[in-house]
Amino acid sequence: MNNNPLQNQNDLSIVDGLVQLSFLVQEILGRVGAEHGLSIIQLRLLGILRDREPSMLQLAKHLNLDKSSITGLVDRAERRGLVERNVSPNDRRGYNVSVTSAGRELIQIGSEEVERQLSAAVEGLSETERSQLAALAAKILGSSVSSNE
Amino acid sequence: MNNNPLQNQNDLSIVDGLVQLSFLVQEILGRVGAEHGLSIIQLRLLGILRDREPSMLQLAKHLNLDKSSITGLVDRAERRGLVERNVSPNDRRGYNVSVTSAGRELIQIGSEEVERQLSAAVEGLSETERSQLAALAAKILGSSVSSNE
DNA sequence: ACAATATAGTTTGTAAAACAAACTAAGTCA
DNA sequence: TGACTTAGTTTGTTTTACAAACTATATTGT
Repeated sequence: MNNNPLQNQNDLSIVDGLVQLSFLVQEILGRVGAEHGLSIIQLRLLGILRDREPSMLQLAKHLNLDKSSITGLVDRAERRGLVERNVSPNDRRGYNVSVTSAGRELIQIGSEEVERQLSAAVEGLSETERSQLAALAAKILGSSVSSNE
Repeated sequence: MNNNPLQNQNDLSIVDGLVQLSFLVQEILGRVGAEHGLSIIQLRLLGILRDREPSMLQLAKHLNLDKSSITGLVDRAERRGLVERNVSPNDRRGYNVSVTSAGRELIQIGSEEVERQLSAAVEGLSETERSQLAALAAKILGSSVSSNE
């Protein structure tokens, strides 16, 4: 992924940097998840349910998946006792999905672990650089309003 | 994924920033891949083969997958005419996997598209900020020598 | 040289993840 | 009420991933 003749390997283009960085982060997420038997998508599911009780359809939008994929995803998480389907009070067709206390515990432990491992990954940066990076990330994320609300 | 009482939503922690940024990048990679019928893992496979002809086992290490997963991955790419297995000259058990011209074309088009879309994602940053970001990414990637050589 | 061992890759069996199309049940609207 | 829409599931397929068992070839020690 380095095609730009103006840059050598040790001086990554911003595109290459972002791509490789994303793989590094995803690798950490995958590893932490795996320690608790969770895939990245299950991790994301729990992460979303931390502060929301979305319908299946809303989950599909959040995760950018087809609604038919959500059925299985929630099924498996429910089977493991991590989430629950609650019949929607207004619409008997729909469910609101919520995290159980077991699920909440798991995501708590998991995100602490992610926190540790990601902090370790950026420990080579100075405090200034870290907050610079956080600000830059926020700026990018803010402008590319992925709107998965 | 925001648990730190010292930060509000618009002022992401570095951990949250990195995680969300990684999902943004992966989403772009997934979308671009999908436009050409490629999954992220197939994209990575072609990306690796751009400047290498690794054995199946080396591919497994690069991609951090079990060797048995590589068989199917390469099978499917080979079926689509994107890569080839070449019997290793020194070891008749082994193969060196190489990208075909069709595969090379596809990865070329794909990475140009990734380039475009990622550039668009960072267009809110100034030139200075972009090179800062590239430098920070490189620094993180450099210290966490993932060693998948 | 050759038996024991190691290595490269595939096969087999299983499960998760994802999609699309068809379907069911419940809501809405004219 | 009948037509239509919406929420979610089912069905069937494909890809991805793993682990254990297996095959074929290399390597090593004696």
